[in-house]
Amino acid sequence: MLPPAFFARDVVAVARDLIGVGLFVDGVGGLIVEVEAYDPFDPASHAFNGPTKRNAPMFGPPGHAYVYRIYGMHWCLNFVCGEQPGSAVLIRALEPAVGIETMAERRGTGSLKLLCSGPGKLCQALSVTGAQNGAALDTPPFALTPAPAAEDIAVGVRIGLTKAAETPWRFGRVGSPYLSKPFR
DNA sequence: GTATCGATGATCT
DNA sequence: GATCATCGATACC
Repeated sequence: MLPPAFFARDVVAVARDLIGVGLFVDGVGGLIVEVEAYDPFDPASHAFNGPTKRNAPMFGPPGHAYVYRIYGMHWCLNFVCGEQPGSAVLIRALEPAVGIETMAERRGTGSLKLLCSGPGKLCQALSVTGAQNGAALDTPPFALTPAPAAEDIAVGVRIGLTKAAETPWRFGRVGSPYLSKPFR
């Protein structure tokens, strides 16, 4: 398990270090291959305009989940990070490892590449919903395991943003077939 | 491989 | 009333 101190560091450093980390919910999940960082001074962040009802977990202690609904139909999972309140890392893609049958059933596809290759997809595959909002990441149903080896990290601009679209805070495993989108 | 579009509803101004 | 940290289908290259 990753200790709370892992998350209580600069959010961009944590984002980089999350590549290769194992993420499991009730034993189902895989290795993180793509993330994005958001800090409170970032116009694209939900925390930019200060605390609201929705973003409350971002201003709580690091090492907890921030789960929100986007476009009225998908869930997105973030890890609350940083030394200062209001920072988080969006988990964008996993390499499926454990519970592939379960994930395939929840996603309605047999294609490995379509199970967790996007923030909304991996939440559906791991059954992450608002029920996990604010939950600690070092207690069930969550389980996080350290990256087995040093990773070759790709860097790029974040996806789907209209604000701060040029900030290069998207990180991923070089060459992974399980990314939401290739790095350029 | 990339581009565009519609679905769909909570959140915030 | 506008805005989305998305997905899947379709079209095209």
